[in-house]
Amino acid sequence: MERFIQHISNTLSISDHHLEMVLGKLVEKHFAKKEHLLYFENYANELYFTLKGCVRTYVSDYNGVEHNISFSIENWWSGDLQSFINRTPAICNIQVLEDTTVLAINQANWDFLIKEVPEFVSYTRVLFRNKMFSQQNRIVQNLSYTAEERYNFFLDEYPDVAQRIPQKHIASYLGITPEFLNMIRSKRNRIDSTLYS
Amino acid sequence: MERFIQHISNTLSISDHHLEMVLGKLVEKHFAKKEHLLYFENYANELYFTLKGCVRTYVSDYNGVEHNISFSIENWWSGDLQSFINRTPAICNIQVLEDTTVLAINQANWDFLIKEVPEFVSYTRVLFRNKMFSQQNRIVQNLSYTAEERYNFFLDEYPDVAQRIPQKHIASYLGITPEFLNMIRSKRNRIDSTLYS
DNA sequence: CGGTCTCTTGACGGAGTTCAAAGCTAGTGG
DNA sequence: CCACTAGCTTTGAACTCCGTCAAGAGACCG
Repeated sequence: MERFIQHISNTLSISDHHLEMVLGKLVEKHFAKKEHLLYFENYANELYFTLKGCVRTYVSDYNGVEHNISFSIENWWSGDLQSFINRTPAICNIQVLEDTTVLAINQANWDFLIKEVPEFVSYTRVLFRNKMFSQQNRIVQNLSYTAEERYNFFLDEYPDVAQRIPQKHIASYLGITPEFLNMIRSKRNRIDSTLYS
Repeated sequence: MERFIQHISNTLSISDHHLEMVLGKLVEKHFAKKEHLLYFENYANELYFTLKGCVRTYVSDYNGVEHNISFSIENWWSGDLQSFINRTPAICNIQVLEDTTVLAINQANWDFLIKEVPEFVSYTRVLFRNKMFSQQNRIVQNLSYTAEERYNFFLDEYPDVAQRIPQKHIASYLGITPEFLNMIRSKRNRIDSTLYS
């Protein structure tokens, strides 16, 4: 909880009273490694702020192949926004990759905060905006760069994520197979080691 | 102008007085085919609502290859949001593919409307949200489907765009070369014609 | 008409996939 | 605390999808 207070205070200034209102609507929940927070075609009733642990959001294609859309570690939100906001069946699955603690907010509480707490409106506007920008950047990257370049960008941008999740999930996020990611990595290692010889 | 009134009224209900305020901040502008509305690294001072014509937003990669991010025909907004909102140099180029009429709004007017017209806040929230959703869907599609499938989706989703822009721009949007898109198309045609024989 | 831009076609090359097998690692139960 | 298993990583060969290059054919301007 302390972590979330820190986080929202860093984003914008909020009155103590309003902060209390927000905190009152968040519920701490625990999930064991591999548990699902949401399954495809269910309704997303909650969004989640990660306090400790790691969450992945993914879709399954018509061949049953999973594609990771995003990861959220500490201080990041996750959830199927499209389902949550439009009240439509989820297109995403959401799963925990480690034992994880989140703050959950349900739709009723969300709507309440949007109505009653102007800072919450600003806060979510910033969140959505940043999400939109990062999504556009990802689209551009997918169009402009090779898998190897995208992998390097990923390591630069999310070093703390890259260190704690299995390679196969990174591959899936990048849109390549684990085997090919491995080829990229072993090529990097060969080059790296020649730097020391 | 009539077209924009229609459009915003379809999205939400807005008081006549507030609608007048919005309209008063929009400036009609004309661009000849191939003209640029924005160049990379300039500052995006305006966003554009297309009244008539067709606008493409694209980036150039480090090899000078252009990648189309989006097209906007009648009733769609275009502009480099990231540059416009954060006051940072543009990462996109924006160009007109036909003789085009737009409604332009600059930053001062935008800020004014956000402050003074609550319906405008709601309107832009819906716009951004939908943009976010469509971007996420595009990311998912790029991860999950082959070029051929993506082309079929594009034809289904944007038939009116597909009909009026050059093939090479569609190829660029899909992340493939014009040559390969042509291969897909000629394969379709071969199959289509066998249906009649 | 002449020139530029776009579309088409084909041969070749490279990036990334598939499949299969083996080696690792980590969790689990006894 | 060890043994076992399941899942992850590594490797390699064959293959596919898609890119590159080059050259010709239309199509759209002035």
